[in-house]
Order: sequence, then structure tokens, then C-alpha cells
Amino acid sequence: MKWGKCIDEQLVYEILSVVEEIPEGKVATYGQIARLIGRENNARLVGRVLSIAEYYGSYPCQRVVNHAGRLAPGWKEQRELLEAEGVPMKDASHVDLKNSRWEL
DNA sequence: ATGTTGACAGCCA
DNA sequence: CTGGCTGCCAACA
Repeated sequence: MKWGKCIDEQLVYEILSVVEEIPEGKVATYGQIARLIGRENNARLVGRVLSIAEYYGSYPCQRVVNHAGRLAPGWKEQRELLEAEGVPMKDASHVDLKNSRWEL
């Protein structure tokens, strides 16, 4: 593909570095990660990076959801990955943030 | 340079 | 948490 420098690798490493620290059975929101890397108002960028994160290595990007607890659209496999870790699911497309939110 | 789009967040009802 | 509206930033046409 053409992904060689469509996104700053520096940003990719910062985000993946945080994603890598999410404990099993817990999930984090994009805004939460955005804040940890110093891009609080740039949560959308986190999503864009995670969408191509698989090309930069293996990271638990399945533990990252939006503020409503909804999983990534267009990625059916994510639900099963979370269930395998013991993450409580509210339904087929939402996690129970009430009990799986990653508290720092 | 201008306008759309998106793995989003925050505020309000 | 759900649904609607607005705000932000970077990638893309």
C-alpha cells in the first residue's frame, strides 16, 4: 500500500505506547488516550492511527473504544477479542464501560 | 487553498 | 447510556 508516511510515526509510537499499557479486561476511550499523549482535542487522530496500527506491529487496539463504549465500526472481530479477555459486553457492539473502564 | 470525511469528545435533553 | 448538535484536527479529493 502507500502507507509509508501518511501519518507521523512519532505520533503512532506515542499512541501505541499508551495502548500497550491498557491492562487485560479493561478498555480505554480515544479521548483518554489523546489526553495521555498530549493531544486532548485530537481524539479522532487516535482512531486514525489505530486503524493502521496493525501495520506498525501487534497492539491491543481492541481495548480502545469511543466515549459511548461502542466498538470500532467495520471491525467485526473486535467483539470476540474483548470477550476472550473477559471484558463485559453490554451487547454485540457495546462494552460495559461501567465495569471495564481503565482507571488510571 | 477550499471543502468533505472520519475507529471522536463534550454538552444538553 | 442513548440520541442530537457543535467543535477539533489531520488526511484526502
